[in-house]
Amino acid sequence: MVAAIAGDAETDLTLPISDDLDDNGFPASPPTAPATSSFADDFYRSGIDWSSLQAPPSHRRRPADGTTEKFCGPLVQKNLFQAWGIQKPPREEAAQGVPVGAGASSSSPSPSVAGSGRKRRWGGSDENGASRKPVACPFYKQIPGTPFTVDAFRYGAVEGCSAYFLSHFHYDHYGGLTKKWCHGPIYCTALTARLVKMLLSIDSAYVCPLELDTEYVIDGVKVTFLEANHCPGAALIHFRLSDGKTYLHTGDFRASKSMQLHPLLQTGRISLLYLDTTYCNPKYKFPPQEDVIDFVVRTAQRYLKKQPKTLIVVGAYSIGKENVYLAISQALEVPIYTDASRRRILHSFGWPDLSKRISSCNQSSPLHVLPLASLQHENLKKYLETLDQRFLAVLAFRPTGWTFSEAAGKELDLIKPSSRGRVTIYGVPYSEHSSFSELRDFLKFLRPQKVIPTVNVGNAANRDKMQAYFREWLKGT
DNA sequence: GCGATCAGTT
DNA sequence: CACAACTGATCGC
Repeated sequence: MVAAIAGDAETDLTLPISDDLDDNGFPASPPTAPATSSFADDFYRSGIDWSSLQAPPSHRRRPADGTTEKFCGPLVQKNLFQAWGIQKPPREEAAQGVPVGAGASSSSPSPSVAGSGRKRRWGGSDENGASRKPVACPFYKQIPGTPFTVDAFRYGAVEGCSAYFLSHFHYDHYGGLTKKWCHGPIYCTALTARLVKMLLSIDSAYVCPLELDTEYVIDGVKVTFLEANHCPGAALIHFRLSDGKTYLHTGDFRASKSMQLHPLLQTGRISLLYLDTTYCNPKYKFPPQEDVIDFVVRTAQRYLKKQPKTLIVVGAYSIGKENVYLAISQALEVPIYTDASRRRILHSFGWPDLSKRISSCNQSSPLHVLPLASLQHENLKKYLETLDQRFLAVLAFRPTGWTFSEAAGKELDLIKPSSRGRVTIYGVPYSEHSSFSELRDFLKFLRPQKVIPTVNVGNAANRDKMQAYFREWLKGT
């Protein structure tokens, strides 16, 4: 049924219901039938040529062995664009060493192509006995018609990539970045840039911070970061190519009405949308963040009234969810205690309203921020004991993206905490990704010509399902 | 020791 | 149980 929505009626059988995807998530065997327009087929077809989609800039250095450019063939973009049904290919390669508009060009090192002699070829092509096959950069992390990748640091030097974008500082996006990084400039927001330097020890010469809502020209492409409403420093990335095509990469984001007001999303048409599809399933419903924050604050106040010596704990990953504990801090007029490493991170944001509330004394504040993983009954009980009678009970909140109970998505007051002795833990549906309906509203507003999901793409059935939703939402476009 | 990859955790 | 986002163990060099 999914395939039918996806396009031509006769395509169903030709779908490689591929359980055997290759390293890139492409079906491993070629389709046996003529062209179709199913999403899985699109994946397959684009997988054929994507590696050579962008000829590397001519000035790129090559290994000294004089190897000829293996992938500088014709502009395969052409095939690609046709495969995706996006009109015509750009007339010519726009990838030249145009300096960054912000004047950061001088500090941008030119990428040093993997010349270490290590094999780093495209995953599928394993010449003789490649026991260790390197994983190729999946096509959905590469931006066609540009020498750009987004959140692609775990693939070594990506062929043809001269600028690596990092949408935000979460592990599953920066993974692969180490202090040995030498493959090219990393473009990200200033806040993310600080974290990259501070926590990953990346050579500053490679880190290129860009301001939000400011247009830069990078390798001939106009690039603008927009607020993503995800975690601190997270950006949507808007690309405007010289041929007029505009692409939007959402990184991770939570779509909202106010996001729709951005001038870059109000005018023109997005040809390609790289979409954070984390919760692209109708089972994912959750309230606005403000409602959840309101609930958390009210609950904290209620517990404190009953037991003034209650310790409020909020769980968090490295970055994200700050507004939950900031709101408690403001409402209760108490500082925020957290350990030294998180304090360092939070201060690096450069947010005065947050910084001024951070305390390094665990006894002086009834509001503590702990790693999400540590919010377990046993753990919190022990934690309470270490605080030596200063507190007599723990009220903990774990802000999770997904909601198991239908109730929590609809009516916050129906949320039942888990209590053991003096420890109470609430799971609250505070999400920094879009809900299903938010994704739907965003797509109906944006009406992109093509959507590439970037999350949950590992399985073909899932991809087709998501594509079916997109078709439905964009019907009549 | 370092990084890449896998397994495990909430 | 789910999910994102880790965290730790193991392997190879």
